[in-house]
Amino acid sequence: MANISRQVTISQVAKEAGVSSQTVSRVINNRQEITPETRQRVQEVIKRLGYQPNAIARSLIQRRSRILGVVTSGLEYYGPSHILIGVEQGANQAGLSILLNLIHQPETTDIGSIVNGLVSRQVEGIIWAVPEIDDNRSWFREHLSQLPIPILFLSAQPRENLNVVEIDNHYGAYLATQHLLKKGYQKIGLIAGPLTWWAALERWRGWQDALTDARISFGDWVVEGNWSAESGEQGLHALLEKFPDLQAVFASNDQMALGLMRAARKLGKRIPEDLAVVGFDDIPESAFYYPPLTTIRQGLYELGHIAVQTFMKLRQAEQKEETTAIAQSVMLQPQLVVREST
Amino acid sequence: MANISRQVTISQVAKEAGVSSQTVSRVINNRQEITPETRQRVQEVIKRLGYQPNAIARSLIQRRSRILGVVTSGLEYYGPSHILIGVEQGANQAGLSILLNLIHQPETTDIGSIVNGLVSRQVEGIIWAVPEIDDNRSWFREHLSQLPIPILFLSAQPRENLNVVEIDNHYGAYLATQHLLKKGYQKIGLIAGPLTWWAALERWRGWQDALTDARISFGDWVVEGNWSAESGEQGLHALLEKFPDLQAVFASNDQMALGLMRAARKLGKRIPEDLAVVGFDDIPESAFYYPPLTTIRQGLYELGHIAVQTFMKLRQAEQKEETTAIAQSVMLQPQLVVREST
DNA sequence: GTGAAAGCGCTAACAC
DNA sequence: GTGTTAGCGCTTTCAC
Repeated sequence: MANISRQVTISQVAKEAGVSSQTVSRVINNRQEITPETRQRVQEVIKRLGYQPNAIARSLIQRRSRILGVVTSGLEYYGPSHILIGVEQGANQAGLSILLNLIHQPETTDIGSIVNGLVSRQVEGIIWAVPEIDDNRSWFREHLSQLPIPILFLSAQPRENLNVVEIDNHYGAYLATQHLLKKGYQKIGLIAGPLTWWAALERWRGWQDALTDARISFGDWVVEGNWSAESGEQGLHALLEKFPDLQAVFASNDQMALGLMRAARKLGKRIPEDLAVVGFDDIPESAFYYPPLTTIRQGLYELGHIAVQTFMKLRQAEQKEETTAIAQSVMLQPQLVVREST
Repeated sequence: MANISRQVTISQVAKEAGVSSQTVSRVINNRQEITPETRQRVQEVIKRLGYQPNAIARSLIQRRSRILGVVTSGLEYYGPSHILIGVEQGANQAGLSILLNLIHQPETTDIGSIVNGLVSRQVEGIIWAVPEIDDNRSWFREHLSQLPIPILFLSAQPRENLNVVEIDNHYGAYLATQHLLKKGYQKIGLIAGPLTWWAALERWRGWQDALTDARISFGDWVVEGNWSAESGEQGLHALLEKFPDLQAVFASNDQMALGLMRAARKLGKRIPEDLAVVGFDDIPESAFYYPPLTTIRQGLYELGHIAVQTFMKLRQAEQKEETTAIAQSVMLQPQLVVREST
């Protein structure tokens, strides 16, 4: 059937059907001003020749690519990959295709060339899902206002006039720490993610605020990890060295929690009796850790969906009024998942 | 600086620089037949106006989109996400952009509409990285020959006239089982992936062949899981019920191995003393499991790179001779990683 | 309801 | 070296 052939064009279809190419165009765009007979005849020829409209030619004249640029990083990890899935699904529903760019060194990559590459491909907008690390987004400060298309940031520090959609990391960490406090633990350490990361910093603040609100002085019961299980393992050793009477730890992600639980076990500590642990992410395996991990669940698919929806809003607003739309900002709340590690 | 503006076209640059648009075209394409002075002048105007060539217009006339379609599925999992990273990196190096399509139900999705969508967007080729499940690729049997662009299959059953790049799953499973045999275990069970999956079937065959080669009759020491840790847990129970004297298990992926180790521990079995375990994948966490997991490592980034390289070969071949190139087939060998679970 | 003409932004082919 | 002409495949505009 759908005979996909090499180079059937609209005018070939037109000739074959004995109509003008304009009429064919009307048929493939489902315009109403056409006799049923003509439509039928044209559709037959389309099917017979396996004609497929050339989306590139279409984009050129319509000045609309229906393509969304997505830039992300760390697709190996739970967060970014799940966000991408959500974004892709959302884009699909909105009739957009996705042009994907992966960044391998989020600290140092040349943002300009990536953004320009996407702009030159005429994407209608960019979803920037690269974690904010140090000042790796500085390029945007100078250039954002000159971009002809909207950019939406995920997992980034909210700023004025920026479109940001993100998980409330501060609240999630607050939840985790509060849970430990409610369980009666007082000496609660933190194994943080790299504090150059905005998200890690927010989680650090959440832990800190929960302790402050409970009138507990926390000193520097903090060790900085790098998100890996290994760094969680080392993190626990470092914490225990400074604070031998540690009762509980909040790890900034599940992998570090895994590593720290392993280290605890090696030291003969039982979990949660001797040491309670909370993670962050709720990766699927965490329910199968030993013991199953209490953690914070984020709505990452949802984040992706909302990102695309927000982009659609921006696009519509831009089309209507010629003025640039007001910056959108969305914050999603994570939730606590209690298991046996606390 | 790089003033990215809304709608600067080549002819605006030309007018501004007092040359023809052809000359500007020559400059942006780095042609040699241009006076240094002209080039300089044009480049200045380009920079000043923030001109960015319109890749869509370029694609239209050159009939070359420099876009590669990538279709994949299960990006939540280790394999697919790592393959995608490899593909993206490879594509980048080759100057190709990636149009990404994710499939959410690999068993039932309408392949035709996805492929036609990509073809209509004028992608130059498609990398099909959806796992082969049941006969979910049947669409291609009828339509492949009519496609105007090359398709490359990853993780698929090799067939004649098909471009396939894949990991040798049979060999990996053989390695794993052989390792257990060498360690002296004889009663070796298998927790397989869903046997509708080609890859799971191959691993099953590898396990079987290793046992056969060692002249061990294996009966049906097999339980079918669904790749999840939970199914590994249940799988062990099912195996032990049938074969209480089970000595070792090869799990078709690391997650199932994790689940089964958890189940073993609950039953009071020590690993590896009472039960040895080998997984498949070598996900980063498996070194931190309890105990660290012996497993099979696949070169997934490499797979992605090689896929793109293979595509480039196909494209070149197609350009030179007008005939379609001979089908390419590449098979990569995985390796054994020994840890403490055996 | 249908067709003819023009043009989206760019480059290939040929002049000079 | 540089400019002119034509046209990629499609849709928009305006006839009829």
